[in-house]
Amino acid sequence: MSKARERAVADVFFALGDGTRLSVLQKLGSGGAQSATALSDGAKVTRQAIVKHLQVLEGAGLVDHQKRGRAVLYALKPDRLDDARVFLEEVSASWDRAIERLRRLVEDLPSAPGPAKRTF
Amino acid sequence: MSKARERAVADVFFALGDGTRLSVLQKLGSGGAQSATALSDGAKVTRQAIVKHLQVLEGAGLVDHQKRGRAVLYALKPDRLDDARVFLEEVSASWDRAIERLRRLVEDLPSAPGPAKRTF
DNA sequence: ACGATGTGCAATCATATGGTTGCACATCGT
DNA sequence: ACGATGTGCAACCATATGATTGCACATCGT
Repeated sequence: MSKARERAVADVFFALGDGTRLSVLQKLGSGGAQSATALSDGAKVTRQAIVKHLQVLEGAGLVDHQKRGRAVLYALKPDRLDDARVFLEEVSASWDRAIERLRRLVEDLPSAPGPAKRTF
Repeated sequence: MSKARERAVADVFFALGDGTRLSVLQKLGSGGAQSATALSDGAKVTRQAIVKHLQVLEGAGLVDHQKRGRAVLYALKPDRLDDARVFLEEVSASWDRAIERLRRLVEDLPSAPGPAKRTF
């Protein structure tokens, strides 16, 4: 995997790794495009905090914005999320293979020659 | 989704949102269970830094450890990763639906009654 | 024109994060 | 027993992160 892509994926995961940002994303998913003020309505934090989170999300490519008069509407942008999803699926499959390899390594040597060095 | 589960998922994403931790996970996936010292071998950071990252990963449930003599071996633990993968798949599907709803909303009203308020 | 509403920007703050170093402790091989 | 190797712990540091507040600026409705 290219370094750039790895960085992009890490950015997406970083953006997802915060409870406030997760709930912002859920609001955007269920309520459609909304302004920072609207998003901060039920939230426990300030509008400014929400704005900062939206900037993080936008930096990760999960969201984009558009001016609409005096309001700024933020909307979901699924591309990068798909990237992250695919990444997780690949890693998951890779882990399954790794763990299967290990399982076989252990089971195929039930009475191996001596107390040999375990290749953990 | 329960608050606790949401928190757990956020923890997993947080753990994945760091380049060093991602490469640690990749080493564990391709090289099998390894000690912190082994993992810090080609790395740009200290063993102690790797240890801290391993603790984060273990806190998120992505890894577990096991003492083996004087060594401590860390290994992948796929359960929580699967949770995160499923979460992403659900969110992704949810976004697709939301965006499809929006698309229809726009296209089904090509010459709607007057310059009605756009429900962005 | 004017007040209400929505943003943007900057300063500030507490805490978390990522990283290092130094040293004590445990365990292995010989 | 003894040196080599692998861990664990604690202190410490610079920077990032999450959040707040105050105020200026833009835009809407009437």
